[in-house]
Amino acid sequence: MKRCVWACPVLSPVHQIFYVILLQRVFSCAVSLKAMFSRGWRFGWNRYREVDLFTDRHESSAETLSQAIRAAASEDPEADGSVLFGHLQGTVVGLRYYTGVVNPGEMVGLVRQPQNPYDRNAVMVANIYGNQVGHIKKELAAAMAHVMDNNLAKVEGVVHSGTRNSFTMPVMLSFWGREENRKSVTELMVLHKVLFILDCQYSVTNLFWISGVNPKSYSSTAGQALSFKKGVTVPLTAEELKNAFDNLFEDLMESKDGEKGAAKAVCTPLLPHQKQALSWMCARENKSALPPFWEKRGELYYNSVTGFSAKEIPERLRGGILADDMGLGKTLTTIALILTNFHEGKPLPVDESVTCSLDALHAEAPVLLDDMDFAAALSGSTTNTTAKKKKTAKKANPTQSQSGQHTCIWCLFLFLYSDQFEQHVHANKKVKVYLYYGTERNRSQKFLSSQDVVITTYNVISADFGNKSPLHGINWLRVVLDEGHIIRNPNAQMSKAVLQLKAHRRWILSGTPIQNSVKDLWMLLAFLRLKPFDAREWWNRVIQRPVTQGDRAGLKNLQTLVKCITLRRTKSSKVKGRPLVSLPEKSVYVEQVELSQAEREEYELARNDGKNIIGRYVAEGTVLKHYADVLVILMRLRQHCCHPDLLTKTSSDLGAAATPAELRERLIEKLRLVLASGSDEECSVCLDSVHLPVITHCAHVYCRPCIAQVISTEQVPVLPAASLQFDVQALMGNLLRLRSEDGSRKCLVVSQFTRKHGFTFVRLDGSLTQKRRTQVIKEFQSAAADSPTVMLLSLKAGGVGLNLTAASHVFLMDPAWNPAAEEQCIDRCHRLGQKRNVVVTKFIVKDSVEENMVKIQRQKQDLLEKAFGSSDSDRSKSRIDDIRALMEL
DNA sequence: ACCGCCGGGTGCC
DNA sequence: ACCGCCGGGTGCC
Repeated sequence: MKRCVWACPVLSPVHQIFYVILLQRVFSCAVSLKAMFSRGWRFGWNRYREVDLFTDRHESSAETLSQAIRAAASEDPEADGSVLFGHLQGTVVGLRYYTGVVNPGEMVGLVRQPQNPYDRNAVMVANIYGNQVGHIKKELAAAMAHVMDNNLAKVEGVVHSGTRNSFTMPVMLSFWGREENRKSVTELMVLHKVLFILDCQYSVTNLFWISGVNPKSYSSTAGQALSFKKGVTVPLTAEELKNAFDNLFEDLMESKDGEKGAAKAVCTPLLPHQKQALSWMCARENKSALPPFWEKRGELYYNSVTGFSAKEIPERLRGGILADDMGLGKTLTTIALILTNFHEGKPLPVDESVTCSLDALHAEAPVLLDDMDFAAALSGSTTNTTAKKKKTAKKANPTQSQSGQHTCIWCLFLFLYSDQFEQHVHANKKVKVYLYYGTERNRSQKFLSSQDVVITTYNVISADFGNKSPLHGINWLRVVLDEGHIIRNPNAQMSKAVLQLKAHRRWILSGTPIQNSVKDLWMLLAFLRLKPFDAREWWNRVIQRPVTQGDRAGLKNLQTLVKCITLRRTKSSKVKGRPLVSLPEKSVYVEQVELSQAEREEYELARNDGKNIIGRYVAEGTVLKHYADVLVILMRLRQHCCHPDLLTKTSSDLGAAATPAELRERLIEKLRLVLASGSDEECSVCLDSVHLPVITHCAHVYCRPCIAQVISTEQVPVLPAASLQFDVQALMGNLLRLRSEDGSRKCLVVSQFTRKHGFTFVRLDGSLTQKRRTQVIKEFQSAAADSPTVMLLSLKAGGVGLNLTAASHVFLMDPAWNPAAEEQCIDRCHRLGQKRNVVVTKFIVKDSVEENMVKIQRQKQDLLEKAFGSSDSDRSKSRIDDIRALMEL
């Protein structure tokens, strides 16, 4: 069983060159990794020389190492598609030099230390908190370094025994990676003379035998860290997984906290479910319940998922996710929270005598533990020792703590919410609300700290970040992310910026916390700082990969996690047998539009052409290869449906009245908006997030390589070369009829492409600046007689937190691929505050591509495969099927 | 580490 | 003895 001991092989020149290139690449794309190396140098292997027993571990090395782990793990975005190659038992050495402790059954992290002066192959072992435990023995490290540096596999460790040893301990390592790398990893292991238990030969018994653990004592929690699939548990079927996922955010109506009335300053009466939410939110901020998966075992706090345990109480999670359906009043509830739960469960002092009451509060405030926490948080310290806490509390200078205390930041996409403050808060209560936006925004930290509420947008946070951001210099009492799913892409600048905000309490408001897959949840947990999942590695290991691979324990953990931190009610939920809200009725009509004889002939001609071409691709199995061509055909057909004129037009929507310079300006602005809005934008050629984005004159964004290919194969101006024009007969007929029936009735006209026509209207799409948007919304919502009665709304712009209850009739001009986006649009006006019955009209050109799109939409509602990050081949398949159905092939 | 490894001291039985 | 053996010093990477 013993491994032969081999001297560390000298790297050949080829290896060295490769190595350097690799490092350069890593450095150039991930500054954080650079930081990891330099910090690692300071805190890692040399730390024992400068160890300071009085240094607070949570502030120095631990934080740095977990950051390092996070940085390293974020390099690998595809953890869930990986397969298990095999296991081996390795040795952790050097335990006596480090403070990190592990317990039996605990998972450990493995981090490469390429700059280690003693061995460039060094692999560090760290526990969940990021405290270093030791190193992997060098012979094995040599083999692992090769695997890890070339990204051939991810290596994960679990420690079963020997955790009390002073010098070394065994660790079970599992190797996970993409199937195509299995061979090289296995060969490498053989080459390094490391005993590798291949997954195919693997059986539970021999693993236990090798790791020296009695299978009976092997707890299920630890077992799941190795994700035993064979012989122990039956993985979930795709169907079960889908159902589980569907229900992940259902049934989260925790009512055990009862109801709580809002502070007097809130003038809008809360509905019962809003009182429930307020009570739940207050409890989450004030009560000191252990975070999910932690339990007290004797003197220790034990984390049942990772096996970690510690003497110190784990950090509380003050906040969570309020995931109520659209239109249930998340905003009002949050305003109520801000005013009701300031400090020690007392309301925010907002009378005319603001300063007086604040001073009074300070003078009499007893120094309780919670105050210490509070003060510590305000001064940016996250210490865990009482001694330190006291110190901080005293040190905090009065002006700073006073000004910082009742400040709260609110990241919103729209300014609408300042109106909501006016609307929901008694006029005689002076809540200081500041809109941090626009070029003349007041960037003084002192000023911002003196506000009760600061409202800003994700774009502003993102723009400020790294540029002496005053927002990042303030210790907020509370940060609330509205439409929090916007920051689901961890690579987006604004997500990174938001993560860095310092706050005592953190909330996410989102009607759709998961948009595409389990992955979306990670960013939310990272924002909430839910340990240890805020580090990508642990999230991947404990939740994401197990769940995507159908592991029952993993799913259960995910459910527990979500349940612990989320409150969600839907419009159909009931409180004490009664529906949460009674909205006016909503009815949806599909209006079929006939093409004229000539149009129909032309359309049929084009369709037959298209059908022939696509039919050939399907027969050849090259649909995806020709995806760009296929899209062109589909788009042309849709343009036929919209207006035949579109086919000959090459003009641009944005530039009709603009000079070339102005057009350019606008395009740049649009591109900037698209990029700043995170990963939302999908390139419609490759169907993936936009990579190397470019913008066309018609304001569509594609990946550069994709559009280049389309153009080179097509040679004509392609894709939606112009915007959609209304079918005048169909829409105008409706608009005129409505106006004659009831002049006060307002309409939304929703189209993917918006375009002017001779009707009094305002227009809202992605090209508007924030300020202009606010203005447009205000104009439209106004009840004044001369206010616009029609709003042109682009499908995408309609999906970001708008309140358009002034409208009660929605016209959907062209079916979208994404039914959820349509729903969201409709919900913008069918929500709390809507007084009239809502009528939705969808226009479909009879017997056309559009009609088929509607059919596919219906099917799609049942299909959640996307949500589970199904394999690329599945996705491709469903795309091909979609296209076949469209063309009736 | 109740090990392995190193290198100095040592040397019949 | 250019060995073996002994026992002390020592110890991650």
